Amino acid sequence: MHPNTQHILTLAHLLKFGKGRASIEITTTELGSTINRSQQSASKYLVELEKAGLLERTKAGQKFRIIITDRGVDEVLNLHETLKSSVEILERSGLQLDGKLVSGMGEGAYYMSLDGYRSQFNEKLGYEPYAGTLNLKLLNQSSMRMRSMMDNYPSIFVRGFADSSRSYGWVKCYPAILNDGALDKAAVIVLERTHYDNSMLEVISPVCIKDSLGIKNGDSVKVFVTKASKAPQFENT
Amino acid sequence: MHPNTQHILTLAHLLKFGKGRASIEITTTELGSTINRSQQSASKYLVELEKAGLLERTKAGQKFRIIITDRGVDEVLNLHETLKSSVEILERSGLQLDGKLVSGMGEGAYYMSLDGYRSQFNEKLGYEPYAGTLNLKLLNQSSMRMRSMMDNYPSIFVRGFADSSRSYGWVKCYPAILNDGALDKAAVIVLERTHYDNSMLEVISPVCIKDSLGIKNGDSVKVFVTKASKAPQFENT
DNA sequence: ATTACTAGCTTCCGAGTAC
DNA sequence: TGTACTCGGAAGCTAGTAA
Repeated sequence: MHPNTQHILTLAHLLKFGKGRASIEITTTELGSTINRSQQSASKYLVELEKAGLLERTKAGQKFRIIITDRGVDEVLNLHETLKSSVEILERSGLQLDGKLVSGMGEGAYYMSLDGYRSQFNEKLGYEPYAGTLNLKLLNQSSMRMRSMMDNYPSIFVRGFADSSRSYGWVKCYPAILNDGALDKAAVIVLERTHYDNSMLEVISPVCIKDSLGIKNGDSVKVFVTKASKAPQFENT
Repeated sequence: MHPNTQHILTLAHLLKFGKGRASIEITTTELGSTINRSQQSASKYLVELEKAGLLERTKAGQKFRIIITDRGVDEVLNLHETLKSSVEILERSGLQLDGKLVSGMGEGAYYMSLDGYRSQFNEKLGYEPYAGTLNLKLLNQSSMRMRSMMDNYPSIFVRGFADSSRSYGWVKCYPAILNDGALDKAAVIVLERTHYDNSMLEVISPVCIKDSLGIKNGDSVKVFVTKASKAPQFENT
């Protein structure tokens, strides 16, 4: 009997449930509901996984204590690798996000006007942003996931700075085109000092985006984040 | 008809095959062999995926041209997320590698003796390495995968430096224990200037590891890489 | 050459139930 | 409570083959 993808996925769920590969305690009923199957099917899976040498079980009273073997771990890593490479291909071809125009706080405009930022924008993006940012509310789950993927995406890094009264955080810029090329000089910005909200997106451009695209509050905007051509400013560790 | 895991995996393979979500050209025979199914099953999958709205097809002569929809992409990302969180749990509990002692080149000993490195080891690891490194040949696929995972693992970063004649690259250190705690003060090191070989591992320790463990060439050694307590030296971008 | 239908066999699934 | 067997129906797979 050969384990199939469902079996490996079950192993993955077991890992998550037991927070590791050792001493997982779970009833077949619980397992069944986490993998969306009946108690009977869960039981069968465990028997088959054990036969295939992907996990070991020892009786602990009425229940079982499960340990996932090296080979079991390997199967999970294998499956993950397959999906990872697919996701990397998606990332490589750019991220697409759909958002709805909402009225901004007006903060953005103030920050963008500071000399400490303006000079860096000029140098690194090749333009000075229009004094005002576009605020988008992301429309679907896919867009929010793309937003999360941006964190591990190459960006153009604008350093923070300080004046006599206070300091200002960094800004990461992700070059983007809007509405299928209707506006091709724009950038999604992520500010260090913004409370984390995965459902919002802030966009800058050398022109007034609203006027340029002819849009008003509530209209939807398509954002395509392209791969930043500049190398990252810092190394990973 | 509800798509199951095999369907989503098929989408993942399509993404990889077409190097993106757009304009994938693949015959059902090719698809069948990449997903280890018959031509007929591959055909059925495509029909079902189209019905489920996860991809679209347009006739291009005799073949089809496939485009994966937003919903299709989302399903792949979803499945990836599940496995990613499992793999992260594995990482969190430490990486275990099995290797066989092989005779080193003797290079390691020379580098470790350089003052530019020694002072940093002292400061960051809390000890000076013994003048000689342990070279291990990894024994199985699982270990090599763990080796790959180390690249995204927190490390203690030892900067490179230059003297009058040449420059020396950085060294990443991953605290580790050997043979289930028989030696608990050790570190796997990864050198910037080593040609990339995923099947080898280099280990340092304040004592002579060979003597301390009582091992000789060909003996196997178990390495458990623990989570580095120090924060990374640089930020990501 | 393609895709995809049908037939028939095999696996999977869950309700009932034994232990 | 637990686990896991049997068994009937549903779904999956492939060879053959039509288009």
